[in-house]
Amino acid sequence: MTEERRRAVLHAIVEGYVATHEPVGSKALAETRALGVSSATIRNDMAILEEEGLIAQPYTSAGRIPTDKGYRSFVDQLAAAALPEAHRRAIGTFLSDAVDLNDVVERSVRLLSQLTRQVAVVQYPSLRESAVRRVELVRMGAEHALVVVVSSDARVEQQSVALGEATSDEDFERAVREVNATAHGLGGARLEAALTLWAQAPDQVPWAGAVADVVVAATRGGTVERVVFAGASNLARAGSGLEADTIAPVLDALEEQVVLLRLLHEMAAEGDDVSVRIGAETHYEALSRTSIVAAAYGRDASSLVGALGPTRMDYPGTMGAVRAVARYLSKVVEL
Amino acid sequence: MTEERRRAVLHAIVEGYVATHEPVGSKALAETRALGVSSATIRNDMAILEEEGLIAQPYTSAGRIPTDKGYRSFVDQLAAAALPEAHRRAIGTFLSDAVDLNDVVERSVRLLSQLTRQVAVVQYPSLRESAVRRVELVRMGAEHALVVVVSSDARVEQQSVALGEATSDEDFERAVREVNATAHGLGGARLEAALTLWAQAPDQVPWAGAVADVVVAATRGGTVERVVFAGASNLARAGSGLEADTIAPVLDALEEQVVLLRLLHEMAAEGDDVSVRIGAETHYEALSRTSIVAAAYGRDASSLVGALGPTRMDYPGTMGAVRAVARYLSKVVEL
DNA sequence: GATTAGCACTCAGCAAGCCAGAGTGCCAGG
DNA sequence: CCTGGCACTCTGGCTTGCTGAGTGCTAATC
Repeated sequence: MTEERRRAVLHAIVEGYVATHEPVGSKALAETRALGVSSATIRNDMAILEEEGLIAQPYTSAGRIPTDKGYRSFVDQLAAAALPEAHRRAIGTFLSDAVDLNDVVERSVRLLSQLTRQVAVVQYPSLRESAVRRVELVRMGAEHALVVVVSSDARVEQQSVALGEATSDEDFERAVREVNATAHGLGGARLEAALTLWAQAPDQVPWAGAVADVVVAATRGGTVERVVFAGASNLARAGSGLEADTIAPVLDALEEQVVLLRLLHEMAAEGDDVSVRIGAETHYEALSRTSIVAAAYGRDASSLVGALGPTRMDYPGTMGAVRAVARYLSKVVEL
Repeated sequence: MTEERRRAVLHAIVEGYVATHEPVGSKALAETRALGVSSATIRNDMAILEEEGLIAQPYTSAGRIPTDKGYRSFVDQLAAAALPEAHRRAIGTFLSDAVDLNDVVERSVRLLSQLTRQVAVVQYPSLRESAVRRVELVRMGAEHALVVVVSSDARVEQQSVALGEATSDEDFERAVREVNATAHGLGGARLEAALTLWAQAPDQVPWAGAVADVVVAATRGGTVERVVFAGASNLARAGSGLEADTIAPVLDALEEQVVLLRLLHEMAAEGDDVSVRIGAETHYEALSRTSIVAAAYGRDASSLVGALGPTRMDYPGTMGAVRAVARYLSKVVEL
């Protein structure tokens, strides 16, 4: 079964390189790994693996390191790694006493970054369409008001609207009463219809339409387009294998969100349990030296958690941790 | 005025080192700077400056670089630098169409990081004690409820409380009605007294005390202990002058908040217009290679904006930008 | 046909040695 | 108090030579 041994060699190279961050040679492999063959045989295998583009030499007569394609092959063949019991417990205790959605997300991202020793990212969970519970309008200065919408699934959204011309206190109070009477308990198309009607009523305040828009938007479902991250220092920590000038673009991508969001969308579309992008597979220059491991969670598995680190990362461990956190998040978020 | 020239020499050394990131020698100084004296004289001055601990040689017979103390002396003698007109305009346009408090803070921190090319930090503004406008309770699962408090100054706070034993829908609705009736329009000590009374009423739901606490906390004034940052990639960008292993601890400090908050508190206490901590003056190991420039803003100047970067930073420029953003923020937040 | 042993070859990394240039400290004279 | 001059020091860059790890190939062996 020479084919099978070649896989084993690739496997060993990946693990060796991940562990030491140094090119691994045939001799060392023959000695430390119980492959049962001599270094010469391994050299032959290596030559073939190199032809297939799975490994490469950083320079002539150095050991081999895996290419992106090599990692890919390794990952595809990977059986899920069991999560250490200690980690499993940590997830439970760490997340169980979260106080609201923000808190859950915040804790998750911290936890995941600690478990994986990578940068963790969590996309805000998607939201069910909900009904209006209460609308508050609060004056801010002469020309603006803040619209606060509390919806039935305990979300709170706020946004300011311009009042345009001066509005009397009576009109203002009347608008608050009316919009609550109109919207209370409604959601979706019926809410929209009712509010449109209300806004068009004769003698209505001129900013009623703007308020209606905010209320409708606040109860709409869908994914909030936002990710939070934690553990950025893991990128810079010694032995991350990333040079100082590679990490700046990565930090930019994390802060800018948009690149990251697009990538997460793509990965979500793949629909695997845990999905992995390796190096250039991310299709973003800034991330071409990093890999990202992500798993979906929540209603319809529509949001993502992930870990991002150097291509030379511990894939089995990271995938295990990401999967576990995703599962836990699903439980918490779906109730 | 030999004393005065020595100041000028220090000044020149700081500027030279900031610009080139290389030790600056007496000859180069005599040639490029119009100091009107020869390099030998400058050498004598340098010897004295070195004795005073203001400059140092990285190794024998290299040029000099400023010490923390040298930067300090430089900064203390600094006249405020005028802010480029383009920047001034940018602040106006960039911040003017912010939509709510979060948005203001978010935009400010981005803007400041761009202006200074450093990591910008903004502490959330302090809040006036406010009155209750509306309290909402939303059931979440069987055992928890979310308390949402909208206060008169348009703040919205939310927190979940445990219900303990099962509560009937009637009791729940009654509690909502009562708490609103009790708390509406009240703030401070009177609010606290009223709610305490309400929570202790006979036949009251067991979680009334918890709700009361949340409501009181939500309207209390004071500074929200939270900072946001942006521009972390500036730390890693080429030429920042920070090594890869110095930046990891800095990123940690930024994410952990607590170190940063303590430092900002200390700086706020100094009460200067713009306050600067240089290198070891931060008293934190993690930040010993960085400086932080901060200015207070908002009511009672109780919150801070700042920029954090390598000790070798452009102090005049950074101080100008920080001051300008702080002023603008004050305007926006105080209305 | 697959595996192994042996051998010649390549090349990074390190140490040593050398040189040039920048910078210094000090001294004597203006 | 300033300046010119001089001897001295040290880094950084360059070359050179060596060692050891690792390779590819071929011929012999299972």
